[in-house]
Amino acid sequence: MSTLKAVRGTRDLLPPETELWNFVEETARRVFARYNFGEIRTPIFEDTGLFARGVGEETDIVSKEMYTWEDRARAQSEKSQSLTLRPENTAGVVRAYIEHKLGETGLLQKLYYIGPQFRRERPQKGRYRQFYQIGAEVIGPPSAGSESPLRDAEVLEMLATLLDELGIQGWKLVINSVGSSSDRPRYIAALREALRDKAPLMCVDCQRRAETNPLRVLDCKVPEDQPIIETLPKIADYLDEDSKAHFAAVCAALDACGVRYDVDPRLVRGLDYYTRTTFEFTHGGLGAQNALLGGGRYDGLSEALGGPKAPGIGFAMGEDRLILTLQAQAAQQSAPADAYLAPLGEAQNAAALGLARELRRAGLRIELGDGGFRLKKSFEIGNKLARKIILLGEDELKSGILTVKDFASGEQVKVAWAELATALRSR
RNA sequence: GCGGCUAUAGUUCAGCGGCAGAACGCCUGACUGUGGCUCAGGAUGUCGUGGGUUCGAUCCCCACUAGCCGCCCCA
Repeated sequence: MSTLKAVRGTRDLLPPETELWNFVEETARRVFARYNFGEIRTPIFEDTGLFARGVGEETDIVSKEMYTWEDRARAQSEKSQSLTLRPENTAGVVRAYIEHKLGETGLLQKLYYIGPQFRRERPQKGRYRQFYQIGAEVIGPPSAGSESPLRDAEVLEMLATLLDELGIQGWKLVINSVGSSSDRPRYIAALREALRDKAPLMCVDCQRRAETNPLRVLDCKVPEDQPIIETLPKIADYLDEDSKAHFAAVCAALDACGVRYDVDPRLVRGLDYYTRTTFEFTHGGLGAQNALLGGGRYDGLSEALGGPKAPGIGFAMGEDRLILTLQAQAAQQSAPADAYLAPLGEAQNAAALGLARELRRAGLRIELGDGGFRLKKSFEIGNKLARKIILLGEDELKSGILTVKDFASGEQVKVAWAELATALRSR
């Protein structure tokens, strides 16, 4: 087979679907702007070390899902460098924060990004190797208030607004606290301890998780395991006073602004850098891939990357899945053009292009036909693509009076050339 | 990375070890300056790729590739 195809896990986005993508991205930009976020665009590839240190060496993302290659040295003096297509964008944003010394502004940095990310996973519906994320980060020095639970609540409230404005119905917000960077290891140790006795009674996956990633045991969906999971230590009991107060304040702020949520003590996130608040917005109807977006606080990430203390909170939204959800909710239809301009006879083609130019410059969406088409064909195509059809034949060209027919009503009128744009605008 | 299901026309899908099918869509005409409705006619194609079994394979077998579902993991 010699025909070329998009490589596995990648795909082309075509009209009219791309209209939906633009709608989602425009809506996100509009909402983010109201919260005074600015856009950041980081490179699509970075030094491999950034992800190893930022995301976590032992995570699946880093250990087996990255597109990594050795960028060859081109000169004796140049060293080769391991590069990686970004599997997520938070590490890149924090790298940029450090590199440009944004902390020195003393202000909170509120940055959003929209763009492709890459993970070498088994493709599935809503899960691709090149996928798109919309995300944002609030990060800054502690003096700027970056640790405040108000920031957590504000981000969550913004997301609730965004999903509403996107028209997503029936989303759910689940939140939890995984504690500070010292709480977490203490809790994991306690969990391992408890699992030494309990794990053998559980499903095979849990027996494995107990060894490799004990937090994931909490996520197990096997019904028989649920009673056992209930008996395991709860993260809430291992939070220090600061973390407890922080989480309570986040909840209180959400209550105050009327954003509904569920606390799920079993919500744990996979990436190493998360501390304290973690959250997920889910939606039914996505099958096992039910998370629309997820995120959390990462108070130690900047320092882990060699930067200054810069606590932050952020999220990443899976745009592919969001689009799926929107498509399931409403059949999309592409907006028709304002008019289909049909030259009658090839002799009228040149004049038609001139007229189309005028109308387009007046802001109208015009589909230009071809004088080589039979009139019947022009009508058929016009009816598919536009609200109205404009006939430009020999007579019209001579008289300057054009024929315009409305497809919906069937009404046909004569319109002077100069008044055409106005006539088309009023429907 | 693992397991399962699937792959036939532009699309959605039937089908059968012996000439490749339907619906929708598309093209042509009835209707040389009027669409939708109707009618008549037409073309749809490497039956995913490669190999094997067979007189003969789109069909059976194997491998590969891709999609989907689940797992792992995660947005």
